[in-house]
Amino acid sequence: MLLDPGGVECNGCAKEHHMSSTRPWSQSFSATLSERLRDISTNNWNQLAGSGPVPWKQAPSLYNSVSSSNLQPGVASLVELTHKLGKIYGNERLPAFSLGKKNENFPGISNWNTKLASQEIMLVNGAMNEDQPSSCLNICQQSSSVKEDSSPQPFALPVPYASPNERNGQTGGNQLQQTPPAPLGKQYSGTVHLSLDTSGETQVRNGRPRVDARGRSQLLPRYWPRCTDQELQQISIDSNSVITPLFQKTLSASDAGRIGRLVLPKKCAEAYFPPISQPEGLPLKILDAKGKEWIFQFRFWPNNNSRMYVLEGVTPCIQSMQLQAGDTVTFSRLEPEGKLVMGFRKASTATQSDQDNEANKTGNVHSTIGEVEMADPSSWSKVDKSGYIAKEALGSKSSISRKRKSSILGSKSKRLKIENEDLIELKITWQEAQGLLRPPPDHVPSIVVIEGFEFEEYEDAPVLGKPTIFTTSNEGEKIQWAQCENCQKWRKLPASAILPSKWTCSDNSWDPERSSCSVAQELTAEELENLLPSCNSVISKKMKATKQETDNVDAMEGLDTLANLAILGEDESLPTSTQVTTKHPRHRPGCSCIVCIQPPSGKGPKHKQTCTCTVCSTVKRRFLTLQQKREKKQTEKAETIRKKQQPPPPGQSSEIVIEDDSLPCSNAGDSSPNPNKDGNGGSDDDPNRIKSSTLPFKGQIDLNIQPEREEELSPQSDSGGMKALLDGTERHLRQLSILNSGDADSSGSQSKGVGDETREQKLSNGVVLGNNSHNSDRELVQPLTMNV
DNA sequence: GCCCTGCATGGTC
DNA sequence: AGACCATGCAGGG
Repeated sequence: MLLDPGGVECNGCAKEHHMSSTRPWSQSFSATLSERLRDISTNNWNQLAGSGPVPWKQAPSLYNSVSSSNLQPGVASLVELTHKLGKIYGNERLPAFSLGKKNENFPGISNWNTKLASQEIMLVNGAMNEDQPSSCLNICQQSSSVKEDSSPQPFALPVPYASPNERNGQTGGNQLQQTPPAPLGKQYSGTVHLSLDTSGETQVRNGRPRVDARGRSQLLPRYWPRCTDQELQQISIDSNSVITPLFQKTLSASDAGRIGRLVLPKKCAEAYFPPISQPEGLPLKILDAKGKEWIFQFRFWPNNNSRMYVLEGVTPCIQSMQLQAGDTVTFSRLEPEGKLVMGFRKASTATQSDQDNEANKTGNVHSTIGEVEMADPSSWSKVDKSGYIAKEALGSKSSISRKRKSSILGSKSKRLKIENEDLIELKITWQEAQGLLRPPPDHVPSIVVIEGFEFEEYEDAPVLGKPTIFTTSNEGEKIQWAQCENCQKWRKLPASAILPSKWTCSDNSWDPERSSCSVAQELTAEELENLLPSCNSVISKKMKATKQETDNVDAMEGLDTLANLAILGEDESLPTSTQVTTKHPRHRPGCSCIVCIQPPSGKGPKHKQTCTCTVCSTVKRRFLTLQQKREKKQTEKAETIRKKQQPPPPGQSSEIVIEDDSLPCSNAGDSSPNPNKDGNGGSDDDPNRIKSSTLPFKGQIDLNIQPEREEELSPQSDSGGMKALLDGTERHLRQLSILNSGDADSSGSQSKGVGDETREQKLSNGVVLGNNSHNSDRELVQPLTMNV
């Protein structure tokens, strides 16, 4: 056992020290601070730093015990300590906000601040800074001098210490007031780890400070915890604790592989995990909600004059959670217990809301509660090679066995996986997404010509509008109906009206008499009932008339991203202009999307009815799927609209999930669509089995997608999805442009020409291939209602 | 020959 | 250009 003050202690002695020390840290810190300091500064240091199993996460309780009654401000050693702290302040990170500010915001945690002369000092982590080759302390302090450091510090958000009422409203990262990267703010709001050695210099490892000030404030967005999982919230509620999302990590192939090493983001590891100075690191004890206790070895490798942090021995845990590459593990912390909560999200069809719902139904959770504390060496020694130990520690909670639906992502698709993760947060058809999109105000599209086709381009992101219903009055006037978000009454509006996503009667500037929720609805219940089916029937008729089905399923992946991004764009923390572009994606050489592999219309060999090429078989299979789903949808839509038309409540926009059974795209996220369900008897592995005779109709298909997307997430597929996304955006904007011109049926516009041309790529097998998704423009004039 | 460990490499941001 | 990190791979058991 390497000792911070230097030298080594034999393993047996170290264990003995630990075993003989029955006092929890909170109790040990019941000794006066002076005593503790003496302990720390003298020969007992090894017990603090060298014995290993120090529950560093119990820092709050340690501090409480110190601050409540045991501080002896007059102790000389303590004064010296504070002076040293003052010296090193210039080198180390300062607490992000002042004591005064903290108290103002969090009166309930005033005991976290203990004035000590001019500074507040808090001992944490049991002085477990292994980094220090000489006597050193991990000291968390709040200093009045810190007030100078009042610059905006995103990490200063005191999320974990919000009041219970505030916490109750937390359903996601944003509700947690986590303007990313807020999670780290927890670290600063409560504690600041200072390394203090006898020279007063900050500890340097691998040639540089262990944690530089900027590093903590620049956690990459990919590691921002997207939300506090519902199950974690449940844990929080159950334990009367505050859940503090720390960071998340999308599992790479290596992470999820058999090697059992989970690479930790450096900044996250250094910010939230115990400091380690030796590559061997520390064993961390972890408990999960099912009662299992896990121990991982938290360690690092020197790497390029830096460090690479890993958790070793994670394979059993990963397997237990049935996690695979592309899934996400989230690290949160329960306060004040200091327990680490390790939740997870599946990357595939099981969206967060899905899991939330399921968790709510069953009361079960898919989380791991981790006590980030040094594992007992004695128990650690009993751990098997993998570093795994399982004990029933929390009482058994059965967990839901959710079969993973997604495939393992390619090893090179790390960043794409992250985007895929974003994709699954919203299930919506592209038609529905189109119905919600609005062009940015006061934006005139520019016309570009791509491969002979003209496209309108918008530089800025579209915005989400409210789903409405378009009808024609008896006088032939085009009107639209919008439902108030508050009173659910339907109001008649001009067809040209573009509504925000959250629209209420008070926003009804077109009809002042009905600009209040108290005013009766213009429509009778019967009329309304007729209105809704009529909307559907209009669409149905159009579709029948043209016999052109649009493949919702395939474009969904991209468009749900669009919608998702647009929704996220409403979040102040995510500027929309940088999230979404309506630029038409130029297909690049080497692109393998279905458009690029398909010869342009009129060129190349024609496909025969019996053609079983990838394109044709995919087209056929999707049409079958779509047809079935559309039939189902149409029969349910009227009722569904009435029941579920309410827009999502504020603050939950990022977790919108459309019920699968109400959408024609419910299989889109299923990595293994049932071929039998499609009625074609084929399989995804061999789509060529599909016989052309099983395709009884012509249709219009968005080919600007990646057919493999359904079966396997891949970089190419993602690319295809994004193409569909962007194409869909553009199409809708163009459509809206027509709408705004006041003549949706105009045939003289450029857009119309584009649509006519692009939708007429016909295969000889009878399938009309709508290039670049520029089809069904007319249908899109009627935004579809989104069921939320 | 397999597995584990630790380091190196190279892609990405 | 530098940092980060996913992953390859050499060497040892």
